[in-house]
Amino acid sequence: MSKVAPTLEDVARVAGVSRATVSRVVNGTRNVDPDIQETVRNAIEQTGYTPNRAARSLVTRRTGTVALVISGTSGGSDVFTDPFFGRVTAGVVDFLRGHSVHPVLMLADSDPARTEVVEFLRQGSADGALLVSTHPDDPLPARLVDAGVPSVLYARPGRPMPISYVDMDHRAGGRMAADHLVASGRYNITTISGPMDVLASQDRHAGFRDAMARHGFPYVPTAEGGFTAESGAAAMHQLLTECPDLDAVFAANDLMAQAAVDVLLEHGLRVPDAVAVIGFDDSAPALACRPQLTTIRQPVEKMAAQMADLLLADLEKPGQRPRSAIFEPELVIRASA
Amino acid sequence: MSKVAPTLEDVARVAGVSRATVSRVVNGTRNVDPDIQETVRNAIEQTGYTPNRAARSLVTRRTGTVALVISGTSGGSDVFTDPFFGRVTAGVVDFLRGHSVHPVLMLADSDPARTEVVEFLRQGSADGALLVSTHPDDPLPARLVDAGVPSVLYARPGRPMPISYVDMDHRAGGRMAADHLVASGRYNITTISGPMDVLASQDRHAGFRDAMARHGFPYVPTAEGGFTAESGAAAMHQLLTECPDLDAVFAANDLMAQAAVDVLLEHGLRVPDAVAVIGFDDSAPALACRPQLTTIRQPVEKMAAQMADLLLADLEKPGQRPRSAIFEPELVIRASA
DNA sequence: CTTCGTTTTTACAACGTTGTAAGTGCGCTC
DNA sequence: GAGCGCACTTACAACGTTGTAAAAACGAAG
Repeated sequence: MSKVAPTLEDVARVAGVSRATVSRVVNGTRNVDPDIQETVRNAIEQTGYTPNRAARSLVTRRTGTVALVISGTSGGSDVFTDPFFGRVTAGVVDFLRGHSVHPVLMLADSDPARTEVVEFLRQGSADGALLVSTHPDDPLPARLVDAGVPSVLYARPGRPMPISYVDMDHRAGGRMAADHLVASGRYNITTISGPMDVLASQDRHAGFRDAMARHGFPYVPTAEGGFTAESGAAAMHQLLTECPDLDAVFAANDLMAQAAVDVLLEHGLRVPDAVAVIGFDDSAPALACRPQLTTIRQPVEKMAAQMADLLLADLEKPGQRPRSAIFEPELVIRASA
Repeated sequence: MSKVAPTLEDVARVAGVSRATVSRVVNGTRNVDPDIQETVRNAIEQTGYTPNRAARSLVTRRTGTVALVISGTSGGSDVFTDPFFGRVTAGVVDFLRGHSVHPVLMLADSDPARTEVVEFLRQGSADGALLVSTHPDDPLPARLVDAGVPSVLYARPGRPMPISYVDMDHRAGGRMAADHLVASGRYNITTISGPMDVLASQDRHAGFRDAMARHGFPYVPTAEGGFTAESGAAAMHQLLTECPDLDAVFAANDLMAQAAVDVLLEHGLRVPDAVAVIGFDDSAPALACRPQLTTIRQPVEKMAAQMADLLLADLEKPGQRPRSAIFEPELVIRASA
């Protein structure tokens, strides 16, 4: 049972000055006599005063809070076991904490949930939105733009719209994988793609296939996965059936790559001796996997931080033109390829 | 550039009624003439009105937000790659979303950060706190209690204090592991404990050792780990040196168990043929590991949901006595033991 | 046709802050 | 010593909502 929170009024009474003076001391301290400042500070100390956030927000129209929205995922709440989202969260939290801004976590995996997100922001419960939207036909980005909510996307929007975003050159990543496999002398190269209704998957795949074609491999056996371990295992089985003499696999993320390795080993195929495997992302599973995965690094934490940075910049001076930041992937060579 | 948000006043003008009436329609709709209700609803629709959260909070003293605080971790922000925290987050988010309450994510890994958390809550930026505090000497729980902030802990507090919490019977979990290993005929049983300054680690270890003693094994070779893969690998190496003929390892979490398996395999020791390995938690790595881990399941998501439930109950009717909920572990038998 | 209850609506005072305009004191100039 | 800036402080009106007390509308009863 806490004592009622002290207010500016209370502090002012104790210090023997007016509310406005106390307010000026609490915020930017301009034009306040040093002696009085001292007195007021003591009074604040003594009363244990803390400014009330709601009252402050009401007049400043700022909350010091942004929404971190995971949108367009089908799967519900097991998103948080996916290392990707953990990394996004880490990057965002890490950046924001230096700016005394706090993220509110929201899942927008259904239409009512999306409406709730829009409402939340229109109510002014948060100053802006950081949106991790995987599916190009996700209506949320457009709805946020329409509502005039300052927002930044992770990954470019499905259709062009005036909104800032960070992204990576996924095609370049796919290309790197192809180059590396070809350079290491593989001939029967296959790939496990991500879900084809995700832009990043399309890009990784396109980059990979283009580079393969340039290397003289016009056709690449492909199985579509869903970015999960199970789907990766299933895809690997499928590839082994269709193409028993394969000697390399490029998987569109590490989770699937790891599952692929397991399936290969079960079939008595040694990695990388018999089959080279290359993953994507360079997240925890890449290191946990035996052999450790050669993979294409996506600097997720940096990108997430940049996303937060763009949003804060927009909040700082509103109405700027949308900005984008594209990051480069990096080939990380370990044991699997 | 969004048009200025419409206010109650605007809606009232359009509907030709007073603010208060509109307010009553928006909230609990008692004592409003159905015809007028209809008119007001249309006006709301037409103006695109959304209640302002700050103004509402100011008078109701509720924000519809709770803080989800990860406290006492040394490691900074790679917490989010630990499957445990992902599962906590998933459980919390999943429960809260059904109650239109949103979690604000906060890291309290330093003293200033802890102060910021307390300030945040005292400011009324959130209605209460969900605290995942691992170290028993973490000052945050006591500070929150002192500040009169409604809070619920994941894991019992280091020292008794009037605060609600959820926890698991970690001793029972340790016991189960011991029983299983002994029952399957192992003789040279060893263990990789969690960090000993964490209560859960102490309990798991104590339960394990007690049960071992009861089975006639008074001494169990032990190496202390830090719940990370690296520390697990190091601990496994240490055990192998001290005790080369070991035939079983109980690791205090799955991450370390997985690393232990890898080290064993590198040493040419087959799992479970030569050495049985049993983990703890039943999180993603347990399934990703080859062989899949036999482990002690901790129902993290359920516990996290319960934690949120307790907090919401306390917010609903404040001033109730603290409550606790203790969950039972479960032995999950897979391939590793 | 008045009077009384009931139901519905309205006006108004909070809630705790910020920002602005008006005030107070004080030292300076002429 | 009156007038004038300057530095600082104060009183007051927002901000958009909720809740309460007072007022209005409307039947029903006397």
